[in-house]
Amino acid sequence: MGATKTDHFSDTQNEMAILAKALGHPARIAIMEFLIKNNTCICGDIVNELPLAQPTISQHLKELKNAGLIKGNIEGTAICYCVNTNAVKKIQQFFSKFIPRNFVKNNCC
Amino acid sequence: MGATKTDHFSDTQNEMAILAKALGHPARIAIMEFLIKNNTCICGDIVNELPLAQPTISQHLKELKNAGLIKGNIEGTAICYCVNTNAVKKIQQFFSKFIPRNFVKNNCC
DNA sequence: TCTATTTATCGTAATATTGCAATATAACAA
DNA sequence: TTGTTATATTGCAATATTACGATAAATAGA
Repeated sequence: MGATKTDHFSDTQNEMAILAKALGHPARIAIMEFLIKNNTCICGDIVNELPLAQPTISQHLKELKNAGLIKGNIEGTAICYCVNTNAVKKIQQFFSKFIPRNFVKNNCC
Repeated sequence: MGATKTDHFSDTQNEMAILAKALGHPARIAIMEFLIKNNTCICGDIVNELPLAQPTISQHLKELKNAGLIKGNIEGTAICYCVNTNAVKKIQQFFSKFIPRNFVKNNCC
């Protein structure tokens, strides 16, 4: 117990849950916003921007990378992290279709 | 330590993180999909649909409700849970604007 | 080589999540 | 009132997350 029962759900459900979970922390939302805004992206910049210690941010970056939301490239001393636009598109598409156009609000709520 | 430092982030960042976190579990994605599909919605139906015990689903419903993604109404013996379309719209809007139209992929990744 | 600089990893404490059995609560029906 | 049904709550064990100090690793420059 304590571990998510991923094997009982569909691939899409699991995939979206992984992406949503990765974005389920304000720091990681902030990191994504920062990476998108300042199209270039080195970890140090983010450390100066956010109220968290460097190891904590490094950990958040790792989680975003594991979820596939960002990609990283070694650039000499620094690492260049970039947004994976495909993953963001997946989220956009999923939620744009989440509630069908012909959906009618139920009278019970 | 161990608690999220919400007070250092913007309202929008925290709000989106709460919504994303609530959707960061395949069971809760499945519950939302079920509620949308079968516009009517009683907890028991979901228990039959998902591979989880009744208390576990009750707990997931509570979390979705806390995040504002669903609303609940007492209906005699049963409870009627419905999707909060406004919350879903917030997610849709947030992610539709997440990457600006003029965004150019960086050459470093 | 030595020394900054930058990012990652380790170790650890505090807290949160996941899942379920057992039990409680609430409403209806007989 | 008693039984039945439906959902919630409690309590607990297993696991995951969050955060950071200390330290490691890797590169660049003197």
